[in-house]
Amino acid sequence: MKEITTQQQRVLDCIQVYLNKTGFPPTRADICKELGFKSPNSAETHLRALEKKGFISIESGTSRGISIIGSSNSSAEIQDEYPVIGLVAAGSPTLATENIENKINCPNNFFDSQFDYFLKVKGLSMKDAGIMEDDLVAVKKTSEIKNGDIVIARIDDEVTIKFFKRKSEKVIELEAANEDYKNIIIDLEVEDFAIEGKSVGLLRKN
Amino acid sequence: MKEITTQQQRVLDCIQVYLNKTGFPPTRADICKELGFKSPNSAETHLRALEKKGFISIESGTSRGISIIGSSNSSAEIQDEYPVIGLVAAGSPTLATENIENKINCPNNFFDSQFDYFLKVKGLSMKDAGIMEDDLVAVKKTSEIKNGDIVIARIDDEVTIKFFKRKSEKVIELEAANEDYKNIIIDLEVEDFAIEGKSVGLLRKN
DNA sequence: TATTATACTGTATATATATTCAGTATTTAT
DNA sequence: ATAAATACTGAATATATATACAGTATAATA
Repeated sequence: MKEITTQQQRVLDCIQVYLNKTGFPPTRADICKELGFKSPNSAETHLRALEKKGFISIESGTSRGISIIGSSNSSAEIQDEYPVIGLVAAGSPTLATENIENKINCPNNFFDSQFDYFLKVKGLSMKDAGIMEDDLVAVKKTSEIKNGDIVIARIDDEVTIKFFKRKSEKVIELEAANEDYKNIIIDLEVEDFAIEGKSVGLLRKN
Repeated sequence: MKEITTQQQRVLDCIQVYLNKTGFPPTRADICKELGFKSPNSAETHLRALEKKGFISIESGTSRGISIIGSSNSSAEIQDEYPVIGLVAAGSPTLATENIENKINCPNNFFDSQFDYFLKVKGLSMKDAGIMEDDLVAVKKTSEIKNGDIVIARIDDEVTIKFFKRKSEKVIELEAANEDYKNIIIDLEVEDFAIEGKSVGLLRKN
């Protein structure tokens, strides 16, 4: 990126401010009005200079066809809204509206893997894995689980978070990370058991 | 917000996609081309319906004067870039370029308090507080510290993260959250000590 | 010294674009 | 049963907008 002059910086800032204010880029005339130029060609030449230096791109023959290069909203990173799931009502699907405590905006590539919602942790059963009460675990809905993954599982109507360990074809152990809690052995032929997903990250506000 | 029809949703999505792709909103003709309409008035009526229902606003007499209401870039929430600080070189200021491992985009109101950078945690001295190796602690640069706060402190040239406890006017105790680590007693008259900031949140990727 | 980049004014114009009007048809409320 | 909303085509038009052309002036570069 080449160096920018003071006036060109003012024009660039003007575009950004206009975008924030209106949601769409300015015309040459808009820029003139904002910066006090008396000819649209003043804006035009600055825009061409900014384009040549790689700060913006201009779509030819297109009204307001200016886009700032390297600006956050340009393709690469997408901001999404993720629900925070608190206490899950017995019997209801996890993502049912009644279970959504609030919502959090964050980039969709925030964790190493895509995810679907945040689960607000109750209890200290995963304390030794660094998961504390009220922590928000980023949950990816999937059934691709490896031994040692931290899974969100549903046994009968209760949702729990534990380490996953397959003991045999039909037996799974859910391991707590806290000596005060005992592990849970699941016999798939007997119990009503389902994997909701697995943890791909964690968020704590304090 | 009133309910939206399938076609109106398609138009709304089309605007968002066009915005992400180009950086500016589509014209009526652009929408037609994208969704297969043969008359610009098809787009027009959908836009008017979306405006009436409060999903978008349309600047009259303005080319591409469409903005999506409640969209992330509209003032309220600001996306920022935060540096991740890894190993801090002895003697260098924490935020020196050489210490920046990489950068993370996240909303600036992501944690309950504003913050300045992420610190990548080394060691397990705060294990019982749920802070594990390689966790990213959101650090707010401040000297307003209360007892019990998790602080990022610098003793001589070493950066450490501990619980803060003031013992007296001139003595501070830095308390680890792991019985294998011993607490640090600081005599302010003797030691070269500084508070870098405090933890306001935590981020873990796994 | 000549050249290029910067920084403007001022005028003109082809065209990109919003927007209105006239229809047709289907579905949904009252 | 009638009105209102939805979902379109097709054509026409005023104007919003990009963009070229003709100048002037200053500072930086080669």
